[in-house]
Amino acid sequence: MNYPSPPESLDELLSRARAMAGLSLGQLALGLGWDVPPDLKRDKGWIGQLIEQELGATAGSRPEQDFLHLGVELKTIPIDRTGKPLETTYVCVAPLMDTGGLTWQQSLVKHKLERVLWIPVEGERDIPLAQRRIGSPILWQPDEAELALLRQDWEEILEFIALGKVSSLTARHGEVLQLRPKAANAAAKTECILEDGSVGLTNPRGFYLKIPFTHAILRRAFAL
DNA sequence: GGGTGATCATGG
DNA sequence: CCATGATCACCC
Repeated sequence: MNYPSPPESLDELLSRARAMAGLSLGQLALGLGWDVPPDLKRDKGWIGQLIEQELGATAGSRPEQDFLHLGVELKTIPIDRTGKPLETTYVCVAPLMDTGGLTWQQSLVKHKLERVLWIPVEGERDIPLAQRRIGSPILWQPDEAELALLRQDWEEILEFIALGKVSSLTARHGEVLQLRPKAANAAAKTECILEDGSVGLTNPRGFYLKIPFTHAILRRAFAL
């Protein structure tokens, strides 16, 4: 019942993921010997870490795919009763300095999203955490149209950053990909390019996938 | 501080 | 009502 070691193949990873479908978070936590927190207010990453553990992802905070040897990134995604995502999906941090030679092809966004194993989890707050159920996994690779949308947004956002306009970027920019603060708090600062080309300080930012985009991925997978 | 896992909570 | 901007915990 316990899977501490990394899966050796994509098939093994998918088998483990399928075996979780239908289970509650409480059942999964029990099997792993984890305590269930009262809510997620102080444990926002708990579900993601629980599922990482169950699937044998290498615990770590490296800017890499979760299953590097399989070329797979793992994402849990909270959904409502209709299957719609309740939150945007964090992808990775955004470069705010030395953006000169960066291309979409070599970007961290493209690398992370090349192949994603989505694990939907019931996320409505009126369902006690332990009772929330895990859904069927979806192994997704962006199709040509999705890649084009991602690339267009990424390039537009990087252009703003390179021109020193990061402070004028809001989460409203981008069709499918948005840039938002990603830090411990608003006091966190990192270097960025200013409009005159000099170096300034701003809140660290991350790339996030907008809800309609991830919703479409789930709908396609379940043919809803 | 920079990265991972994300959700919280309130203003528009 | 819900997406944006802010925040939480942990690792190194």
